[in-house]
Amino acid sequence: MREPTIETETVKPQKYAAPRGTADILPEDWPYWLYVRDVAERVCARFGYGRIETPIFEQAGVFLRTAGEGTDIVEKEVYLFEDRGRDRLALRPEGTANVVRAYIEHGMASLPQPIRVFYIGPIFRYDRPQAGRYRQHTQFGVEAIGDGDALVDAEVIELLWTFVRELGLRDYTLKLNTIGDQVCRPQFVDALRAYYRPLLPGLCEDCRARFEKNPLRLLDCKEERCQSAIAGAPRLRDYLCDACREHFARLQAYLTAQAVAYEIDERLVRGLDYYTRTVFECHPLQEGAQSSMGSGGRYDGLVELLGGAPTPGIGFGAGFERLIINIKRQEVAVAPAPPPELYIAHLTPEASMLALEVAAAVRAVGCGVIVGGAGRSLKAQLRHANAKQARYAAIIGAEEVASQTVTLRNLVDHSELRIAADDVPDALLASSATKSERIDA
RNA sequence: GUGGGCGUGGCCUAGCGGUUAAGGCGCCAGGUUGUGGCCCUGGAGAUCGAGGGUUCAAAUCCCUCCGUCCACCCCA
Repeated sequence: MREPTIETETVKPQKYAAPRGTADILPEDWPYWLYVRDVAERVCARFGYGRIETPIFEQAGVFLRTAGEGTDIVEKEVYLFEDRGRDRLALRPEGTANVVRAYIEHGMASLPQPIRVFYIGPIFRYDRPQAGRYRQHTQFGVEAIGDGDALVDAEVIELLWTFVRELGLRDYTLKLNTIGDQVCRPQFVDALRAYYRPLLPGLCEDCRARFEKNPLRLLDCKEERCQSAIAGAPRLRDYLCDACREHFARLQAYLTAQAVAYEIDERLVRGLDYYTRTVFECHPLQEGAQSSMGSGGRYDGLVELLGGAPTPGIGFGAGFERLIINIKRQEVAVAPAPPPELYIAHLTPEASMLALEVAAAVRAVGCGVIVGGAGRSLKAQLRHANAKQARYAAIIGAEEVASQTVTLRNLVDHSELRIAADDVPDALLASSATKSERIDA
């Protein structure tokens, strides 16, 4: 459809919708978002991770040169654009490369290592949307940069494990694998390709593509006709160098000691080229696509790729939308938005004036107030107050204005009293104090 | 990027070739003069996703596009 010109616009205005694969987060959704955010922040604080936020767009090279030539993300999913100054920019398609860029830019290598940070923000990928997959999604991610010991792997994985548990989710699993490093993985990939090359004609189309682009994924094919090839394929664990083997063994020992119930999945592979050694993924046991709630891995070559000194790193990303899908599915109790303390119904223009004064005074002491709509009947305003679950309604009509008072109605027990307009804030505070005392007792 | 299902007022749904597209929720207004949650009455609100075609006649059939959902792919 064509952009409406000024003439046609008056005839037939264009109807707009949120772009494909994006969503509005409405007031009723916010309790879930705040809940996930709060748990993430709380858990990160307990693990000593500080918040970092980077721009949602970067010089395109930050992502294009790091994720890997043949990856889907680089080949077809990045939102690329040129700004008015002719800079090539990319909306961030993942959350790690940009943090590493910041690590280098701000000289964090000279701080005590590792640097422990987390972020919460939007990620953009031009992909075909479906349930649990969006073109803009929100990711909570964690990065520990500057220490390559398996102890840090264990820490990051334990953080993810703790996070998911504290969200109140159950029936999920943590899969773990190692994919070797720059030394041993290329040797394995060579062996894998040598084994697969003669078998290619008998394999599915996807596998023939994987052979070129992402050979590790050959081992994860579900096609019936590819299974025999998988069964006879060389195994990565037979190719691991001693360093990788030992790293993985120590990680498992740490995780076991921390009672993280991982399971090893030799077919677990990541979509970005920069991952080394440890990779992991957390997803619910319930069947279904797009189920991964959080996943990550070690990226010991990434800092160097972005121009820094050789520096190890590890992190994960977890998708808010998918977590919330599971929170809703499992009916995890999430605190609703707090209702307003007071609703002010006002019946005359003079009453409206007094309503505004009372509202300001009550808000000043920290209570929530909704002021009713001008010209609405008292009945309509009280109906609204009830719908909003306000604890009190203040009624202001001609009588109240004349005496500078307010009729304060308790909407829970229906009691009503007339008090001076100036006393409304104190009355509300007193009532919420008695309420919390009752709860304590 | 591939294959398939679906698309009716803000939301959920009925209607599946033929007079003014029906119902529920929600919204608005009333049920006597300033009082909520239940109930009752009334009202507003839909060019039946968009465009094209078939037909005397289309929300109902066909095509294209868009959106959405499911599987694959990929991933958070």
